[in-house]
Amino acid sequence: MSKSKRLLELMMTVNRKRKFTVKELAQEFGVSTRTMLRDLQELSELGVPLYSEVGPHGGYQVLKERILPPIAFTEEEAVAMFFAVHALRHYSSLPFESESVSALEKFYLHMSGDVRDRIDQMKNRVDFVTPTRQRESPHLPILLEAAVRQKVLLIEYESKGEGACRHIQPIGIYANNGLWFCPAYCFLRRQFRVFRCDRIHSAAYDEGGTAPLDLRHVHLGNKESCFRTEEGPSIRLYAELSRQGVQMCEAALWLGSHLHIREDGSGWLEGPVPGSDLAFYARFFVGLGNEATVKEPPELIDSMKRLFAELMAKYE
Amino acid sequence: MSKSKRLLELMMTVNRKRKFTVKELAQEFGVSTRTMLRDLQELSELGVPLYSEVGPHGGYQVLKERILPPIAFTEEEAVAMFFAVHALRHYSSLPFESESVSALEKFYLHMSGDVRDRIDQMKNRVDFVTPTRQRESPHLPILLEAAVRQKVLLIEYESKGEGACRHIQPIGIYANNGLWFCPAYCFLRRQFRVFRCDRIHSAAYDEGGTAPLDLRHVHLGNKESCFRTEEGPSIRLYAELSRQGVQMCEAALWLGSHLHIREDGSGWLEGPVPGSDLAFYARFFVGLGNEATVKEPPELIDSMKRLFAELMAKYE
DNA sequence: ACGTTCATGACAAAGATTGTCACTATTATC
DNA sequence: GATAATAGTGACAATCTTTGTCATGAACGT
Repeated sequence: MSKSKRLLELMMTVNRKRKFTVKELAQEFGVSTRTMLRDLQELSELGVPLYSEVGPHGGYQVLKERILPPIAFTEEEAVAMFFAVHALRHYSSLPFESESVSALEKFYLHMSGDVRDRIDQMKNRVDFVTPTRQRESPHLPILLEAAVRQKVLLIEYESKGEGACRHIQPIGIYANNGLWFCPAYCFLRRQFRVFRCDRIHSAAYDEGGTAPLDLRHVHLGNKESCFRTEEGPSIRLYAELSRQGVQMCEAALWLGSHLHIREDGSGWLEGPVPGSDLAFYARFFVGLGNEATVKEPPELIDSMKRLFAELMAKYE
Repeated sequence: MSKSKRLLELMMTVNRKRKFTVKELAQEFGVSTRTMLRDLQELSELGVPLYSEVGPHGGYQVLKERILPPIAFTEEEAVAMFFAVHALRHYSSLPFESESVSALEKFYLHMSGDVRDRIDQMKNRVDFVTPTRQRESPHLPILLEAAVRQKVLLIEYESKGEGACRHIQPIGIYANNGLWFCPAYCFLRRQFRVFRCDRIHSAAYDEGGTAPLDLRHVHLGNKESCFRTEEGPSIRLYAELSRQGVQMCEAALWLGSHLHIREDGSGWLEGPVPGSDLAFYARFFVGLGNEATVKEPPELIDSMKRLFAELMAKYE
């Protein structure tokens, strides 16, 4: 094998094993230890952050920086990656230690000139917007780690304006619309609940010995099944929508599959909804004003009327 | 310079210049053409997709794939990049030809084992959610290109349920909450307008000769200044909010800086709003129900009362 | 027909690489 | 304190690679 190829393979090998001895690698590559030492030194000069310690149990180590071996990206791919990472700048809090910024700089600097030109041209013309929120979520890393390592946390949570301590076992974290959420098992309520991370005022591993549940199979992709159990009996909903009503409902994501659209742009809402949510739906349909006409269930219409009455009274 | 180093530099050089001749590079690197040929062949064997053509105006070319030279990323950076790109999967339409997916695969495959393990552990525990929309936006690439190249487009736009043709000059595109928007100058209205990309049914470069404006200085970062001109006279708004009202308003981003929060969790909305938007605000406050109490302006209260009356009539 | 360009082969000189050996230094462990 | 494991350095000759030069061919546009 030529030296150049050996060096490239070596680069990947040392990144795979984090720790190794000269002898070990020398045998693996079929060269003498002297040569391997020379190769390692050359790698070091090429920018791989190697660190060595002598003595028994010593050896070589790659420091936390790791070389990403040469990857063939198409221009489109590189550009897409750039903007994906660029979008992270909208988040005031991230579960990764805000190092994504430096990653982007490195990525950008290593791009060839014309890709860089292309990115520059597009920089202010494409964006993945996420609303920037004022409140920060400082505990994302520990929440994430607890989810990965199946640990119980003791958190201080602001709920309805009051603080309270709870034991929770996170199953993950996700960002939505600029806010971070943490679905978790709540040992207080004995239920799965979603917590807003910016309302978590403190978080620490529970030392009290609350036994963690085995939630390895529960993750963001299938958490819905755990939440579904709490729903009450469902009631059939039916409402007519004007064209503008359809557009307004399109923005409301939780309606999901209940929305049906006709050829002419108008549409209707139809489907089962949990009875416990009636108050919520009442408020929603009141907000739609004339663009929606609720036909069923009658309870919902009553609920809406009550709301009108209260509001009328308030503003008279 | 040693051969290994030369090869690495050569890798970057051929990526910078897309097209080059052997002689040219040989001179640049101070070696004979024979050596350069041998180097290029070796590069080819190492995976750089080189392609050559003989004859005058021939020469070497790098195919669209380009090698990203080795970059030193920290583990955190690599993970952050992964999840950033991973988040793009929520978009049913992208201005890049959906190649981001393959980029992610390559990236993932080239990671060293333990980073890959770390990603695997976190894969279902972290997410940047974007609501998936049913309607696609197939014209993103041409909108983006028109923005970059300062071209006028002729589009077919669905507005209030009806289709209509318009000449527009895009200043960029952005995704928000799963939908793509295109702020652009509209030659029909002689104003800057924001278009929803999934309502653009067709888009093509204008052949009619509408002269493009010089909008090079206008981009996503400063477009607000162009839109501001159309606002009507502004009216002072003031509304009291209960604790729950505050939380509901936090979700409404366009309120922005108008929202003020008290120690106890309740709060108030205060600030100038464009008079033309009164109908919109009326509907919004009706939707907040008892959690908000509008104090000013009286026009808004009137507007809300009218809305109540209409709705009462409808459901009686 | 000519010039440009890639492509390949041969070969000897120059240069880089390699293995071996001898030696030093550090440090954990017994 | 001895021992073994480990990195690190220097020297040197054998060997292998790399390099430049030259010759030759093939494709292709002008």
